[in-house]
Amino acid sequence: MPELPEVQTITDDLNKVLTGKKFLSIETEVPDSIYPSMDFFKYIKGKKILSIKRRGKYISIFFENDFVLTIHLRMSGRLLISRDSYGGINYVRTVFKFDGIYLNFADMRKFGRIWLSRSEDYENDTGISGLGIEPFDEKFNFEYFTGIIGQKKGSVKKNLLDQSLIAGIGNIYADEALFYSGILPSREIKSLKKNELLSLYNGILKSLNQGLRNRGTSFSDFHDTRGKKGTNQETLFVYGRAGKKCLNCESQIIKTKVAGRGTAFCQICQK
DNA sequence: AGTGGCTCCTGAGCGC
DNA sequence: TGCGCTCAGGAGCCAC
Repeated sequence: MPELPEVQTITDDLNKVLTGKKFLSIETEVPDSIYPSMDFFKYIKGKKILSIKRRGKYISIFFENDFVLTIHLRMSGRLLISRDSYGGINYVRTVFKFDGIYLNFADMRKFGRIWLSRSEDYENDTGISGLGIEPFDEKFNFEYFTGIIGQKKGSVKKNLLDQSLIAGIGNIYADEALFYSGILPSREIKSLKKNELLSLYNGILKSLNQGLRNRGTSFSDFHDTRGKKGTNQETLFVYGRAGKKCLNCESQIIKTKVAGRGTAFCQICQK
């Protein structure tokens, strides 16, 4: 599932191929996934793309006339570039046609969402305005981290997944960050000592950085804009490794549910 | 205000 | 071989 490293990888790719392109048309088989409506896209017809940015797990495409096209891939969304329509891609739900290039939104589960807004509205329209800090924002130091998370209720995992606290962490990187920091996902956040909070802070950045370096984690769903898989799945310690041996201590990786999400951890390495 | 649970959706994997 | 069940899950929504 696309989280910060996957969405950043896609955003970087899109910047290279789409910047300066003119929007021509849109086609979709899931009009309900498009806000406010397909009709709204007449406002960007013939308009050029200035830039593309990621915020949390959202991708926003900025047009020259102050319109913003925002896409959230949710669970199974992919954005694939092709030179001709459809290009043999499975589960294409929406196609954006630009001059000389197609942007295909493939999405098996149809959870993905697309918004077109005026620039003054797009953060509220999409939910971006409710996002917490970016993990790679320079303000996100250890003090900031303890300030937003230290007094929260509930499990550590639940709070890591809360997009209104820190934006961009999903199930994979939460589980990996918790392994790196040696903390059980179900631990009450208030029970964490200062040194554990520091380990967690470092674990978050370490897992996300590793994902970025490897161009994302690909199990079945994630591919970059050329359809190529990331390689981060080869570096994971717990996510997707239930029943296998811990790479650190060789005990069996446990799978449970925490905060309603499938959660993998090592009962020896994580306390 | 905060929280837990449900919902959207489809395919993979499994047991029988 | 094939059917039916369960699971996967980001985020919005609702009831409490």
